[in-house]
Amino acid sequence: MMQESGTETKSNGSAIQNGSSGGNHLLECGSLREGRSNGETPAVDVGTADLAHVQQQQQALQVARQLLLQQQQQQQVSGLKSPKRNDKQPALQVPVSVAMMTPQVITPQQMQQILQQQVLSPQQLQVLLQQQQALMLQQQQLQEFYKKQQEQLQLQLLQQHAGKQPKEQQQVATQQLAFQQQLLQMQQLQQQHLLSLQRQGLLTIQPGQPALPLQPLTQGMIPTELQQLWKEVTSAHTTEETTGNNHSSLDLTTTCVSSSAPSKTSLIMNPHASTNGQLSVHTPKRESLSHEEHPHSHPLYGHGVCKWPGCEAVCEDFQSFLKHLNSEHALDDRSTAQCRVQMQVVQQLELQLAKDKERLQAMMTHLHVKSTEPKTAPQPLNLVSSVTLSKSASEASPQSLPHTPTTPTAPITPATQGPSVITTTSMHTVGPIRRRYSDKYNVPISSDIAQNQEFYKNAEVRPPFTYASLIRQAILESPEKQLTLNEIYNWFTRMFAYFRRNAATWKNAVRHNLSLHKCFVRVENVKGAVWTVDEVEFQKRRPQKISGNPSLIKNMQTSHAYCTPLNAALQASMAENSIPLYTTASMGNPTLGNLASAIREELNGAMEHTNSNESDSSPGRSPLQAVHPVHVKEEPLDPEEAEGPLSLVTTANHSPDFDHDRDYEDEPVNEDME
DNA sequence: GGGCACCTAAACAGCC
DNA sequence: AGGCTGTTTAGGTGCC
Repeated sequence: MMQESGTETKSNGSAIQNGSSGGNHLLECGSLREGRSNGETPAVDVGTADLAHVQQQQQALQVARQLLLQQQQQQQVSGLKSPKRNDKQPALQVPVSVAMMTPQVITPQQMQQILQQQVLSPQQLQVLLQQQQALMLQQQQLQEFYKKQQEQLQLQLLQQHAGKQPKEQQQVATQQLAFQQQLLQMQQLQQQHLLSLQRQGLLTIQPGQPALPLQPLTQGMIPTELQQLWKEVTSAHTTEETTGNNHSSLDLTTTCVSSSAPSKTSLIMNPHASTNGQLSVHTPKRESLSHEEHPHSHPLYGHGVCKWPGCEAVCEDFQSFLKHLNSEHALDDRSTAQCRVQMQVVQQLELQLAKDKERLQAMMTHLHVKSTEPKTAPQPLNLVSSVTLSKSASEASPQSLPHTPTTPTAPITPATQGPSVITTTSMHTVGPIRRRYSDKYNVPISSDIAQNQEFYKNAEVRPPFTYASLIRQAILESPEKQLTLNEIYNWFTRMFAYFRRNAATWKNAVRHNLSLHKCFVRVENVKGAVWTVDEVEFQKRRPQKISGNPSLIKNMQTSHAYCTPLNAALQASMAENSIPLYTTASMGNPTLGNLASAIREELNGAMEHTNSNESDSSPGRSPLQAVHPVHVKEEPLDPEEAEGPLSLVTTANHSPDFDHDRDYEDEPVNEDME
């Protein structure tokens, strides 16, 4: 230990303390109101389109949750199940969608083979991308067109309210019906497009499930608000409707495949769907129970038809279905690709739901509805099954819905073990949570942080890493691999909303860790004293604990070696396309674009990684180490940083969120780290 | 039950 | 004097 005993000048007086840095805006509420733009208008003036809008949002959210559940169930039976993890957490039957990305039943050799024989060539993916872009363009046009039409109709309706011309109202109603039929046709066109994608095995839509809007789910609404609005609107319109001049008979069964015009399309008004804001939360649970109750019930089998995406083969009975499943959907390249796409779909849905949950929470917080907020939004989410939830998390809220699979206020964590089970109840937990994940499990903290960056920034969730790991991460993220104490503080507050509170506690802990661990070296610098990381020392404390469980090691080797590049690629793809993961309330359909892009990146990344395996021993990338995580003594490489996630983090540093926070203002970005 | 890692709290010292 | 930084100790918890 080469601690200089001398003290140093204060490093950075301009550093921003305690989360007041520019990037620390909490949940962006700017788009909050877009889902209910007419909320301030008197109830009487709420048009039927608005009513439909509200209704549709509620229903869409509900349906999305159902779809999510079903898709997760599909994933579970798609050969990606991890029996080891499941038996580790038998009590938590939450479908682990993201964790399912771990192809643990696939041996590395198989995976390599599959990836090399990938059915989706880059050219095909390019075509797919182009198709998606065309689709998005089409949706934009559709939305604009529909908006114009709707404005005209609203205008006419207003005039009619003034003029009271029943005949004209009927005419308008007819006009609206005609228009909606027109819209329906356009939507069917889009549906055909989606179907064609599905047939190619590139996009999966639940058969028998109405084509669902992937996007409009995101315009979060408070259930009580919906309920209130529903009451107001219904009370205001019932009398009007009974009179006969009912231009609001919007019972077109427009299932709204289009995500571009979600807010205006009408749908069957379902009072049941809106009378209880919690209904949609309960629904998936009920469905999952129904599957358990029926022995021959299978998520991939229904109505005598195989529900494998894009299959729809008729199976007379369950046995023949099983035969069909084993023969036609065995582990091969196509099935694997379809599974992967399905994962992406589920992931996107989860992200959207996460966004909605976040928004809801922000709204509740803003409105000081603290009583219900922890129950509704922060649900314990089990994304990674190898980690147990803390007792406080699983028992904290008896009224909550602990088995709801769609509890997205949690980081999206890749298939790797460990670090991302964040029980959202821990957001409000002050006491210690004993499960911390240092890098001993070879969990890439940088990857997790990068992938859940927005989540950690916005949600007061304690990051599941030790202080030492976080400090090290902060230092390694810096351009010069060194930070002052104050800069470390700033990194904590910048990256994690959790560390914007109780500063005295965690700052003390940071200092304590810096002093305690030999891996942190204090160096006198021009800026004063800075802290650096002694990787050799850090590695010394890593291999413990893991050595005792060979099966776990093997699992981690497999999953980590193959999934990390996938997730890294996905993340890179998102960043590359400047598509914020959580920005979904906007128009268009970034989901599909993201999806295709993610698939491309994922495949490329996976193949690249597979090909570079065993040969790449450069300091920057060392997948080999991920495969042999136990023996790290010989090489001072950090397996965590050596496999790409670091570059992701570096990339993330160029995001706007980072640019305005000038912890490293003295130096431009230093391209040469060492 | 012991060892270890980790967390929290606190006391203390030196410097500005 | 008060805040910041850095060190050290103590007690507690959870895991192996």
